[in-house]
Amino acid sequence: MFSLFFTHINQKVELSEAEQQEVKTFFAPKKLRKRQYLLQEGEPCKYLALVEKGVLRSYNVDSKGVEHIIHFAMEGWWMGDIYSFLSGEPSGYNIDAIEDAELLMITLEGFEEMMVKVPRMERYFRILFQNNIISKERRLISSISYTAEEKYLRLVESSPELLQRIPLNLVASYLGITPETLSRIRKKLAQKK
Amino acid sequence: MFSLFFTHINQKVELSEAEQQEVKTFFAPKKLRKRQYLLQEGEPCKYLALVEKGVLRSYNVDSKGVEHIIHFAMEGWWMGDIYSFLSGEPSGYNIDAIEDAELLMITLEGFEEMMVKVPRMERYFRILFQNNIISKERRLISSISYTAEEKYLRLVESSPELLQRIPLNLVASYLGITPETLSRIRKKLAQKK
DNA sequence: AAAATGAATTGATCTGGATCAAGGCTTTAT
DNA sequence: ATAAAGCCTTGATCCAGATCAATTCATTTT
Repeated sequence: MFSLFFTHINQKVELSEAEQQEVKTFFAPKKLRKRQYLLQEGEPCKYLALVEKGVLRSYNVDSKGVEHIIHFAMEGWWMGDIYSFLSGEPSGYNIDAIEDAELLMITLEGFEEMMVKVPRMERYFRILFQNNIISKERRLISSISYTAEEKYLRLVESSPELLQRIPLNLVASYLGITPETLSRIRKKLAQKK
Repeated sequence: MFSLFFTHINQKVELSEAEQQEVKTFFAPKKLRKRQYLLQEGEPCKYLALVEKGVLRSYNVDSKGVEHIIHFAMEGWWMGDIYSFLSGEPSGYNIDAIEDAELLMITLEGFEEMMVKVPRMERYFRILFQNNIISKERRLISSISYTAEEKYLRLVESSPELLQRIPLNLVASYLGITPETLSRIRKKLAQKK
């Protein structure tokens, strides 16, 4: 169960066997069926989850009822609403499974205790958060500076794995464009080649 | 010089007098005149800077020559291109002063040494990065889900300080809209009242 | 196996915000 | 003090991408 978990963590920090045993105690496994919610808007986000298997998405729903995907998470990625998780405030997001999924989850109490008991995990999360900032910044620039076609091409470039596994209407939502526009862009690019 | 600095840090973690002395040794002060660059596109970002006084902005320039503001930093805020800072790769950003500014700067070597020597600073940055993720996520949602008017209203709500100090053409760039559109939005809102 | 639901495509039309252009007002530089 | 540059506003026009609508082809569900 924890094999992918530690593979992932050891890419950023090295944990001793004892530390790994300690860390394990903070996490609980959970399975999610496709379409099942992990979090619904209005609830506080009680867990951060690492995806061991499957794909999740988080999204919000705007005043017109349109869904906007904030984030995907596949194997080795974390999922959760950090703001709600840390503050305890109700989340504005929904999180659900796009494919059947297996997760390892930690609560805020567990998270904070782990930071103190295993300082290497504090380092792990500092580094994880650094990388998260970098990728959010990229996406923001994409969203502000580029045309729909450029946004799509940047995604193809940066995350080809996603395009293999995720339906195009969800990719469109993630890019902040409509499925129709994405379809037309792909058609145009296919013809060009 | 370090008064604002420690006020800011002590809001997130508490440092002993000895730790404060230690931390000070990693930072160098720097003054910037209005319009002066801290970083130009193509250079690696050698420093993270905490703003003691004044206002900075970071921005990129798209293929049509249009500037897009990524981030503002006023007193107590950090500025830098984290990606370039950590990786050593050339930055795609420019950073300059909107007002005369005073900074405290740290290099990557200093940063990493400080993380080891003063573990409370590792905690400080983990928390800082957490908060940064939250605000970037908000901005991303704004950018993807909202109309120009809604984006402006959310900024008025969340960062009124910025609107007091920053010219409207730069605010427009930060919001990802044109100065003309912002001007029309403000006119409309003023009439409504 | 039939029916229902969901994903993707294509066409026709519409619109929010961009672009282009010009004028006034306020800093900054000489 | 005068010129130049930057900032903000207002008007006229344009366009990338949204919206609306219909069809086809999976994939579930019953």
